[in-house]
Amino acid sequence: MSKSHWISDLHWVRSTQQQRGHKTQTRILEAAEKLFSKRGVQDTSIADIAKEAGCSVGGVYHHFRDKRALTHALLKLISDQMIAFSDIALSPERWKGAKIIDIIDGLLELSLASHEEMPLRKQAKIEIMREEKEIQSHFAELNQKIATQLTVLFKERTEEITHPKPALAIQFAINQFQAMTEAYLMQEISEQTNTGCVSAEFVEEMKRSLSAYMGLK
Amino acid sequence: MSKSHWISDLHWVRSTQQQRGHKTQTRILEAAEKLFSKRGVQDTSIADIAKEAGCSVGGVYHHFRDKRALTHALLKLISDQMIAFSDIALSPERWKGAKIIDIIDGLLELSLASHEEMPLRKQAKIEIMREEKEIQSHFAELNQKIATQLTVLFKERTEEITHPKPALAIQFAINQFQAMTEAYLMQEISEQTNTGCVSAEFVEEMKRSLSAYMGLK
DNA sequence: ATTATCTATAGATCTATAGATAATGC
DNA sequence: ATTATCTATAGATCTATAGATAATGC
Repeated sequence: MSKSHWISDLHWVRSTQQQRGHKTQTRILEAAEKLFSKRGVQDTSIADIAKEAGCSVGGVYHHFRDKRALTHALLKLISDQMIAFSDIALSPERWKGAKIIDIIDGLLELSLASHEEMPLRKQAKIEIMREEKEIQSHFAELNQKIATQLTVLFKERTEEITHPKPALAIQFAINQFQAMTEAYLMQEISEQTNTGCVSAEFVEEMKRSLSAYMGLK
Repeated sequence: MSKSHWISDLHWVRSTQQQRGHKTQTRILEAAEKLFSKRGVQDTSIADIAKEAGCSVGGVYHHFRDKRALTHALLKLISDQMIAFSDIALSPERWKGAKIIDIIDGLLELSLASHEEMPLRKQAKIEIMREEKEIQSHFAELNQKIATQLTVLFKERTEEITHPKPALAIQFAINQFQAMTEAYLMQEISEQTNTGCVSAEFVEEMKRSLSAYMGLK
């Protein structure tokens, strides 16, 4: 059970002894995710969470020492999911024999599908990140790790790239991939800036763009 | 003096009658921009702003009916600057005789330079946007307007584009331009995720990428 | 005479705790 | 006997106002 530096003993979560308690804890976390993603952390009071979870304020404090502990617990859930996702999705074995364009295509599909599954999660993450500098750097490190894994996959396929500076091209292409996917998902979430791109169209144009930029054979 | 729908009489700003008052009002707005951009709106109390501006809490309330009025006043400053910027930067006359790639190059330089001038402004805007849905849609509309102006410039130059669907290419390229520039500036602000791209390098690769994607002659 | 500023504080809201009651499972 | 839950509330923090004082400029 590895504990990151930002999950200190200062913010514990009670370990449940009864089924009833475990279920309540889960309900509280789900309620927090829902409300945080909708209104942000600060605009959500413990009373709101208790109400949504169907328990009392005291009940929340039985399970989580304070609001910060609850926030960190939810954060850990999200962080662990991201790590699991990237370890599966970016393992070199998974992409054995694949071309760069296949990897891009596959990752886009995976990212969009993963977002469909838990549409609140991304927004909840963003809201929680706002709370503390330490959390921000934790996710910055995580993104860096993911970028590095992706770099490895692309570097193994350097001979496909005709861009004059392949290393720079890989770095820029990955930034582009992350920024564009992020922007697309954010637009999906808000649904107000509908730029009209449907999912399949977005995937097509992303592939075309990255392929053209790197100059893939 | 055009008033957008989100600046109603409900949130007034006192019109100053004395030089002294005008200066204080400006100092309060500057203090708010600084503190909002650093800690966010909710983590900044009126007392914090008063202290930073060198006046009292009552002083702040003399100039702005409530915190919301102050926030909206700052918002209007930022919004007006954006409109002025886009009207100058995106006017068809400015780019008479220019190629698409020249426009991209010029706009990137302008955007980066504008950010250098007021490095807090972008972050302050983001923090203020978080406060109200109405403000978010206001800026969504503004971005839409800017995207439309840019679309006009590109559409006039459709014959440069060899992408099979020029209209789609223009739309996607503009999204890409906005998302990547946004991401680059955000990275400049936080300074922690230093992906190592310096300004000149970023501009070069952006031009290469958009040019390759649209298939510019 | 009007405008601008200050100090002190009422009122609202939220977090976190204390102390009591109910449910679980050895 | 322990774990889980509830209700009621103390304590902290912040917004906004009231009422007094100081500065400005006609």
